[in-house]
Amino acid sequence: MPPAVTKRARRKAERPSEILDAAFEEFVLHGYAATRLEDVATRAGVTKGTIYFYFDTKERVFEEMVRHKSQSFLPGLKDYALTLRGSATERLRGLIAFTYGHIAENRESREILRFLIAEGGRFPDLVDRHYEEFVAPIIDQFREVIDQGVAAGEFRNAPAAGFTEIVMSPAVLLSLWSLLFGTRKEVDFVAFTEASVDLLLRGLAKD
Amino acid sequence: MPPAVTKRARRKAERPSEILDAAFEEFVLHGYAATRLEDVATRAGVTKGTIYFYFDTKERVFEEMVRHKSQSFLPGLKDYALTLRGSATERLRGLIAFTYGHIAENRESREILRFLIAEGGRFPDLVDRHYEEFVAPIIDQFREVIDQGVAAGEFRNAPAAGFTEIVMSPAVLLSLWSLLFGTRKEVDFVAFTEASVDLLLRGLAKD
Amino acid sequence: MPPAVTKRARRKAERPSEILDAAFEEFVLHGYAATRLEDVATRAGVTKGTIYFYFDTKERVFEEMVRHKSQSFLPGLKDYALTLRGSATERLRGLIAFTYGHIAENRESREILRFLIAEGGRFPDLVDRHYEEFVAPIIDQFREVIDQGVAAGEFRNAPAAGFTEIVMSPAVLLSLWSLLFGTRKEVDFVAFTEASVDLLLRGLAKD
Amino acid sequence: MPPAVTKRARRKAERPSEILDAAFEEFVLHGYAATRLEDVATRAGVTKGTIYFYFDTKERVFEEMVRHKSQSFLPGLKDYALTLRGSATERLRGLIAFTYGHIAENRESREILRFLIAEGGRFPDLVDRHYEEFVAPIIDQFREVIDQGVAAGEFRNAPAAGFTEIVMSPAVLLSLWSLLFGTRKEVDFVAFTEASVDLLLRGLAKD
DNA sequence: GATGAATGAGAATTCATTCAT
DNA sequence: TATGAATGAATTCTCATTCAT
Repeated sequence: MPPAVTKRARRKAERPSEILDAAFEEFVLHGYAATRLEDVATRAGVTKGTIYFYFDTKERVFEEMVRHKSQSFLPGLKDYALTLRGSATERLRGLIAFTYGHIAENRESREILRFLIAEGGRFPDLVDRHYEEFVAPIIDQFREVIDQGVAAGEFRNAPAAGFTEIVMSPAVLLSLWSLLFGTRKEVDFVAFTEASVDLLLRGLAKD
Repeated sequence: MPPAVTKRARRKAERPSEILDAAFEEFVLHGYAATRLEDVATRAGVTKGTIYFYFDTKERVFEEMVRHKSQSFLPGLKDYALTLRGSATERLRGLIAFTYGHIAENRESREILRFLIAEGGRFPDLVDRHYEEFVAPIIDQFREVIDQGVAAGEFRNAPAAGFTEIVMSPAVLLSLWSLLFGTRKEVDFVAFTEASVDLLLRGLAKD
Repeated sequence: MPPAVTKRARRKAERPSEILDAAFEEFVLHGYAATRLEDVATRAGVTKGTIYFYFDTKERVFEEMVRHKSQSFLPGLKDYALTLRGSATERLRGLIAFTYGHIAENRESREILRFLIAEGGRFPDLVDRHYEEFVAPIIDQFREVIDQGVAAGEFRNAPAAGFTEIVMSPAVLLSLWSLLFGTRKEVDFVAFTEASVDLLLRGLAKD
Repeated sequence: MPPAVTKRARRKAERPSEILDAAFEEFVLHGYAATRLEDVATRAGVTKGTIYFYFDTKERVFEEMVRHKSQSFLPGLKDYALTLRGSATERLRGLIAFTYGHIAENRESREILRFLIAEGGRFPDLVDRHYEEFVAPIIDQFREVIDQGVAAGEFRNAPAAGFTEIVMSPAVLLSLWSLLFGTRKEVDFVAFTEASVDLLLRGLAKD
């Protein structure tokens, strides 16, 4: 018989992630340097000492938090990509819709971007790891579809095919826009995405 | 005889801008919170007290620094726009080349963007002012050319014409790329710009 | 077995009052503004940080210190008043002796007066609270005895009966004298009190 | 012909006293330590440097200010005393009325008292000088009249005759009251003085 | 495991004082 | 005489980190 997982034990197992969730909120609110671990602890419902039981330093808390919050996108993308059917154009359109939705509208994703930009100088490893685990796979996914489209004669062999990042740039812009202006300057996300897709597909199209 | 500008007076007049230049470098190096005004002072060749003679608080130093460093682009853009000749396509190409060069390659411009992303929550007025004085005029400049191209029948009336920001998004991506990876992942700026221009102009072109 | 009060716990419970005692001495020595919390800490045998663990600001330390040091007189007065016997004259004499002894000779009481005079502008609430908790009850105590004396026909209904504060004024003068001249100009406290009592009682006496 | 005193020269001669007047107001407002010489300068319509031209240090400014503001009472008292006529009782009553009016109601006199209490520890010479020049002469004036009253058989040889300060104590109390409570607890000055005089004269009277 | 009292290095800010002009 | 830019010592307050319980 497996040992009963008591509530206490369960909570214990969840502590680190509760702390990281709380840390995320506080770091979002105040930035890395201005965040007090004391506030993180309070928000997580523990005390300062407990944080130090799980994490060595404030830097470590920050790093782990970024990792913790970065893990949600990738699996979803891969699964989604497998469901794509139809022409390269249709598949690219699907990919864009999915990715834009995540990059531009997902709050956590957006704030992680802010952290990386703001504190990247202090945490270069974090940035590089993020690139490997998050950015590169997305780019690869796009590149694959585009290459297939070129091979299939749907897309012209545009120079942009060698800079797949360009395809993601409107989403990044949207994300930045949101980081900068919050709710002060709202953008019509759907219309913006539509316009971007239209421009990109026309730009890639043969003829 | 013109009144002799004494060495002391000359230095005095330059002090604030010397301090702001030093502040820029320190803020780039360490970020807002981790920058010590003492280091700014040392870099500027003065003492802490002198900074406080010219600026009330560290926040003020930061704000003034951002303003100080933001003033270089606009006049150049307007002047350049006046020299543009040829078709809307040619003019748009020129505008993109000029703007991308500034946004993506100019170090100060790029670091200002980092400051706004990182500290925008603390300085929303700064962000909004930056939008008014810096972002909006650029967008307007692009919109004007695109509208003319549409009116002249060179460009189709793409939905992207209503979201001129999209045209700038590859430049913003480049800028961010540089902020994130510094010299660790270099991008061929010229080729990237070429690819973007190609994609955009094809995307906008009639037919 | 009673729960052992550990050394640590005991010390912890006493910390705030140890800090306030130390603060009192330092504030007496240098005044509010010129007192360094660092010195208070050293005197209390702790470090700066500890003070801030218990008190938010220097102002708070000052306020709490005044409260802490103001609490000793009142209970004694009430108890003492209950032991008074004899004619109103005798009881008034007893009250005066007791009160003068406290106001004029008690060092803490005297220095609190100095603090209130010196820093009252910055801490009006402190002054008002002191009045309610300290001054008013004393005045009431005197008023009661005087009124009884008037009712009993021992005292004439002098206008001073309506300004009981007058009865305390020699004690306040003594207190001030001590604050101003310290040991440089000693006053014979007993003789002074005797003279005051003599003057007051003669002034109040019927006929 | 005497040299015309130009406005500039006249102003120059008045500078130190203008500075001391301004210093008085600032010291009243903030206390010694919290007063900024910069604010004194602004109030006096000069700059910081000018203050240092006339006074060596902030301490000197404070000391000179106290002297400057202490000089107004004495001559008036002596002149007034010379006009007193009638019985010792009448003369004492007159003296009390005059002195109380000054001590208790004169703002400058009252604030000087506050300065001496608050900063006496730092400026003992100032306190002693104030005693010699201000307090002692007043006491002497009272003692003279009281002694004359005793000699003339109007007053009994009360022990209080040896502590003339007692006679001034109600005035000091009033002054302190005002320092502590400002306008928050007003006292009927005339009635209070009447009650004090009544009590004192009855206390001193023969029979 | 968890707590929270205690530490102490560190940073922003203030302001009396100086001195070149 | 007067100015005001510049200095730098001093002080409050913060907070990551430690560790006895």
